Amino acid sequence: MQLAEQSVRSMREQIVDTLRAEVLAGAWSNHAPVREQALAERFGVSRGPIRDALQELSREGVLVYRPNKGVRVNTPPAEAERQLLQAMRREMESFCLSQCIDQLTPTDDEQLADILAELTRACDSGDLSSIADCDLAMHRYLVRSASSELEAIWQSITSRLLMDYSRIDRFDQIVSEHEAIVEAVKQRDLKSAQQAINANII
Amino acid sequence: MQLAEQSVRSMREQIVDTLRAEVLAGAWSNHAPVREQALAERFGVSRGPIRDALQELSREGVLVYRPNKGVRVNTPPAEAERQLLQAMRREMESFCLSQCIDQLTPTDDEQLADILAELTRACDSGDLSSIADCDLAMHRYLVRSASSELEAIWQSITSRLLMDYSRIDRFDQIVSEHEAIVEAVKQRDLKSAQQAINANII
DNA sequence: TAATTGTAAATTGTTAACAATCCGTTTGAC
DNA sequence: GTCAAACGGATTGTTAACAATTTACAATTA
Repeated sequence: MQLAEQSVRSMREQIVDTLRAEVLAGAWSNHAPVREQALAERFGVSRGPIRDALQELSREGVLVYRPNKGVRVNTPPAEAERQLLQAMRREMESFCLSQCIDQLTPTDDEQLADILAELTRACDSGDLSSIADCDLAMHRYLVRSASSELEAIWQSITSRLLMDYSRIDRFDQIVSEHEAIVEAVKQRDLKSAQQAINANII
Repeated sequence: MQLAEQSVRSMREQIVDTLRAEVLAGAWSNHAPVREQALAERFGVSRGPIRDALQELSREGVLVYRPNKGVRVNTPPAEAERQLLQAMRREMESFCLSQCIDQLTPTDDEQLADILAELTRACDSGDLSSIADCDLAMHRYLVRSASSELEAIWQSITSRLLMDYSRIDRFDQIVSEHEAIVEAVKQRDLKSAQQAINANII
C-alpha cells in the first residue's frame, strides 16, 4: 500500500521527470507545439495531470507556456545568462557540500557509489539520455542532502543550463570527474569536493 | 477584447499574485492548512485554477505541498540558506543591471519613478503590504528588463527570502535606498546602481 | 491573383461530478 | 479503562464533458 501511495503521488512527478529527460536529451523539436491530448493518451491519464506537469516544466524553464496556445520547448539561454546561471549553480553546490558533507553516512557513500557505477555503465554503452540522468542524479543527491528547499531552485538553474547540453562527449572525462567528486566526499574533504564540483560544472 | 483576453489569461497569475502578497505580508498562519474550496468560492472560480495557483506557489517556495493533504505556508529558510539566497539574489540583480542599463529608455525611467512614488506613498501611510509590493516591483522591473527568463528564478529566491520579511521598519531608509537606485539607473551609472542594489538587499 | 471574411475542426480553459485518501470519532473487544 | 478497528465527514486527486479560443482552410470579393 505504501508503494501504491507513492506511485499515485508521484504520477505527476513521474510524468515531469520523463518529459524533462526527453526534452533535455533533445528528443523534442522546439517548433512543434506539445499537445495535451496526445500526452494524456500516452501516459494513460486524463489531461488534468498532464497540464499540471506541463505547467511545472514551464515554471522550470524547460517549456514555455503561451496563453491558449499550449507549450513549446524553450530555447537555450544566451551566453551571458548562461555564465550567470553557471556561477549560481557552482555557488549552490559548493554551499550544499559545505552543509551536508559532515552529516553524510556510509549509506550515502554507497548511494553515490551506486550512481557513479550506473554513470560508468551509461558512458560505456554511450546512452546519452542515461548519462545525463546519472550526472544530474549525483549532483541532485548532494543538493537534496543539504536542503530539499534549494532543490527546486537548483533544478530551475540546471534545466536551463542543460537546454543545450553540448558536452556529452569525452565519456571518460565525465566518469573521472565524478569519481573525483565521490572520492573527495567519501574522505569528507570539503575543499577537494568543492574543487571537484567546480571542475565538473563547466 | 484584448483586455478580456489579458484578464482571462492572467486569472491564474492574478490569483498567484494575490495569494503570494498575502502570505508574504504574514496574513496567513503556517499551521492552518489552505483549503481549495474556500479559495475557489472567494475568487469565484472552480477548484481547477486554484489548484494551479497553489501548485505554482509551492514550486516558488511560498507554500509547501504534501500529497493528499493540500498545502500550508512554508517556513523561512535557515540562516545559512538565507545567506546563500541573498548572495544569489545580489548576483542576479547585479547581472541584470549590467545587461539592461544601457538599453533602458526615458520611458523606463518614468516607470521606475512611478514605482518609487508609490513606494514613498506606501511608506508614508505605513501600508506594509503595499511597501513590500512596491519594493519587489522595482527590483522585478529591472530583472525583467534584462531577461524574462531569469524572472522565475529570481522570484523563487526572493519569495523564500521574504518568508520572514522582518525589515519593514525604517520607512525613510527604504525610500532613500530606492531613490538611490532610481537615480543611479537614470544616470546610467552601472557601478553606482549595483552598489545601491547591494546596499538595499540585506 | 491576392487579400479578406466566414466556417469548421482542433486545442486549450473551466467546470462539476466522481473516486481515493485522510482524519477525527465512535464502537467494540479484551 | 485502554487500545484498536471501523465508520463517516471532509478534503484532495482524477476524470469527462462543456465553453472559449485558436488555427487552418475554403469561399468570397476586389
